[in-house]
Amino acid sequence: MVPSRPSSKLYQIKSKKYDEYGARVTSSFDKSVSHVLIDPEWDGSRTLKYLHISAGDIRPEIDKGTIHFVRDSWPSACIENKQLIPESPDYTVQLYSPAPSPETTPEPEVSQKLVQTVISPEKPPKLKKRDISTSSNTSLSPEPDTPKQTAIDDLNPVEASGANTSIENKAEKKAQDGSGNDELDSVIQEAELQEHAARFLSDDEIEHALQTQRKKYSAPYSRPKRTSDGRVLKGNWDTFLCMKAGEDNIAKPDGPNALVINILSLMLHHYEAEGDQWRTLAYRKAIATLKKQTVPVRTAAQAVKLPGIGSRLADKIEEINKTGDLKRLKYTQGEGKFEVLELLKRIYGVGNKTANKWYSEGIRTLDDVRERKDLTANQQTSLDHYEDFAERIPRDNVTKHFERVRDAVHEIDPEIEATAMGSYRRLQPDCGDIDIILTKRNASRHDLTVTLAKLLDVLFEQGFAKYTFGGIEANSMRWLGASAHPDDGNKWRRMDILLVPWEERGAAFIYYTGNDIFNRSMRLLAQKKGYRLNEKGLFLAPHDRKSAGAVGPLVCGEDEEKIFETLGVPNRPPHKRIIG
DNA sequence: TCGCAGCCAGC
DNA sequence: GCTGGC
DNA sequence: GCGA
Ligand SMILES: O=c1ccn([C@H]2C[C@H](O)[C@@H](COP(=O)(O)OP(=O)(O)OP(=O)(O)O)O2)c(=O)[nH]1
Ligand SMILES: [Mg+2]
Repeated sequence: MVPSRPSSKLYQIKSKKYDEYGARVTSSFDKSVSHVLIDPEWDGSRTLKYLHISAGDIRPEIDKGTIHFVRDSWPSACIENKQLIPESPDYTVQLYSPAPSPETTPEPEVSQKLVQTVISPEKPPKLKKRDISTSSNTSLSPEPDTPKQTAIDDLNPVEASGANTSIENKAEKKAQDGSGNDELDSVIQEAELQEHAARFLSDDEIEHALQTQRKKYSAPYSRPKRTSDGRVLKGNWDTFLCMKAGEDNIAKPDGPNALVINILSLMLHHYEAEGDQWRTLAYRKAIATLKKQTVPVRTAAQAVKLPGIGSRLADKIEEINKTGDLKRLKYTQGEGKFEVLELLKRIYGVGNKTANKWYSEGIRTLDDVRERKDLTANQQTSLDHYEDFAERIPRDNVTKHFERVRDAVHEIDPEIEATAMGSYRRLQPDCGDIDIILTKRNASRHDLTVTLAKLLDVLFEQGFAKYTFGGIEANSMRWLGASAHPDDGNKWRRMDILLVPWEERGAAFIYYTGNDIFNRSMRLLAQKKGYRLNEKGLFLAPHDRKSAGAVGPLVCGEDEEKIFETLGVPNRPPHKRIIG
């Protein structure tokens, strides 16, 4: 397994599973190895370095194809499909880049000669420079260039809800229950245990090597011209999603590109489950672009012109239009897996990792989950009210919840300003949850937290507030919980209350209005222009960049309009900020 | 070749 | 650091 | 996977 991180819980689970299927996970790399299972974030080149493949002795085996380099999702996919999946771009990892792309130069002796033996094209995923690990992070979504919308044309004072999106990273795999053993055995069985980890580089060594290389080979890439305070004045900002007005979304039932969208969505699901966050991101962007089209995109030539669609996706689009299908899809996940994952991920506290892990352990239904004894309190609660939480809330019912909170807080302090945010502010017809901002002129953060604590006391007392998911009541500036309103059938709904210092309300409103994709686009734009945008304000980018906390001087925090203006983004009404 | 939003919480 | 969430 |  590459990388080999025996200390990681995920690693332990995976290797145990492989073991159950008759494979042996080794801690060293030599001729006895039959398969190398590679993390989705790693590419072939990095894998070779990691394995110290310059040791010429195993080269012949690689050449002969007796050692297979595959994605770590391959074993579970084989089991799912109840067959050995042959070399396929979905699972085979290219060790060297094909001619056109030199890749990071391999060691002297391992060079491009082996390239041609590789079958086809899944280009290796990129790795981020600092992060290496076997697993990765959180959730993401698409970004700039491809908007789309959902239209809601009506204007009402307050309301609406929308959709949200989230993406994740990798996943684990393996098999679930019995079936499929023999097949897998037959391939994997020969892998042998070797004893100790001789050949692995430490992360630091790898990183060092990569850096050295980058220095040597990376192109000079011209940094954008900056003013003395670091801002960037020139660039093509029009390609950012947040720049485009939200027109009405045409991709409703089945737009002109429905088939392509559906099939690319399957690819997206595949990569999402596999944990390839950046490909997932790219697919999302491309799909969002396609959804906006009013006419069919038939040829690759047409497609490449669209933002977020490059040559590879363009070819796929053409193939789909010609054949009605995509070869690449043949060996992707088994039927029904995604539905199960979606089911599980609706449980609060269950993300891609956990869902995949459970799936691999045979979990298929909520009842299966209920039998588990390792659920966190949040998971248990959201499971207990699964149906309620899964349902979107009609906006009028959101109004009920909101007014209840607003009125209660006004009993405590009439000067508090309460606003319903999120999809409600975007005027969507239904909402996933109730998002509320509480702010007050001249109030300190402490004042606000005190008020929130009192508010929650009252709401729990009344039986309106039901549960706290997070946001410690103590002095947190946020509360994530559940509420139930009689006019909403007493269904349990998720509620998110944000306390906002008066001076930060402009940035907070932008953040909390969303949608998430709009935010990411706008934050990316800010970054490209030399700023950093977060929920507290627009700042000049910190000189030392990176580091979460560090920010430069505040440019603006309290004025939503000024932030838009500074960034050169049209300040659209909330319902025009629905992207993707 | 490199980044892809930027934070926060719990473990 | 990993995972999950907004 | 895309774009700079
Ligand atoms: O990853 C995220 C998630 C959310 N947000 C912001 C935008 C979003 O509009 C707001 C509220 O989050 P929520 O998850 O409630 O999304 P929503 O837009 O309100 O949609 P939904 O109807 O699903 O609640 O927080 C982000 O910036 N990034
Ligand atoms: Mg919401």
